[in-house]
Amino acid sequence: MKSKENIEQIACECLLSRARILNRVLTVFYDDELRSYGLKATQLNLLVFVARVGPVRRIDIGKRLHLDPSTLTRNLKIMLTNGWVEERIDGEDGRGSPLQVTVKGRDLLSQIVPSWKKAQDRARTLIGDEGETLLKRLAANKFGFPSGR
Amino acid sequence: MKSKENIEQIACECLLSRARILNRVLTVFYDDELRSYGLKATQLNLLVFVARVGPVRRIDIGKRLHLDPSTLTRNLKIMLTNGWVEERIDGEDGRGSPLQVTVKGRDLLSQIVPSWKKAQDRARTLIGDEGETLLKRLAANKFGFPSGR
DNA sequence: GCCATATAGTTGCATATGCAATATAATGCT
DNA sequence: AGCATTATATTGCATATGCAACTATATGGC
Repeated sequence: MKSKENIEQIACECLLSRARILNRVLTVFYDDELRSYGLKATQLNLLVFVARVGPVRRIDIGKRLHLDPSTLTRNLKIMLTNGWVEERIDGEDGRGSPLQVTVKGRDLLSQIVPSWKKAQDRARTLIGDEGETLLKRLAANKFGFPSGR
Repeated sequence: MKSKENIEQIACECLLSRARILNRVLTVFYDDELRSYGLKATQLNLLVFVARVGPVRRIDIGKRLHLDPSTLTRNLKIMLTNGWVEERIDGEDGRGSPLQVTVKGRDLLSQIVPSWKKAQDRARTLIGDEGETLLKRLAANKFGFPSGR
């Protein structure tokens, strides 16, 4: 049957299904470690980004992290409520103020470092040196991530 | 400042943030192609799996695809409503019937093949031969995916 | 200064995801 | 058979994600 062949091909080839599983598996590693601090892995990544390049507008975060503006509105609302980030008031553009990390947010980042390292180690073990190298190179070349060395 | 160093380290090293972006970017490729058929990339992966190994219980889908049972309950509900999968009635276990693909679901799979291929090409171009090889090997070795050759 | 257009952000809607608690059914032990 | 334990599935709650439509502001041309 043609049908069976198609299914086999997608099952054996589809890159997205593999990327999505990898994503889910890795997310569990980081979420497990971060749970006691009350932040999710997604929020950590956002917090790190804002802390590093802020003050930064939602639109620019979205461009770099490939996130929809509406997603950012909602994700950042939680982080604003938690006091990890704040809006910079002196914005000249009335269409929204840039975000920056708060002292509380920066403190939290300092605290979670050991937990992040544990999760990072689990991730590294799973994907191997080769996987790590490739993922970093991909992110650096295609997504404008810092290369780290 | 110690704080700045921590932030730099996470930004430059974190594997999860990179995996998540890759996931988002790839998902757009497939969603764009599949939109006109009314199914999301996630649903395609699930449909392919059920078509290939069904009849299969939710719990076993979850183990293979690393999805929470509750996620599957909900995702499959949509696909049941759309008539792409159905519950096998003769189940001996009263705690839920195994899922299997319907004729409608199989037809849909046949139709979307060209679209899937376009998305797959975009994905392959983005991650390169090396990326493809690695992702497939990882999925085969760690997640029990078919190796495809 | 005024209007058309472009840009930034938000809201409504829908799906995706996981944890904790719960419901329900199967299984094992006695 | 009766009960404790285990296994499967679902529901409540919360976050994550993107599209389409909308709001509000900024900008450029006149």
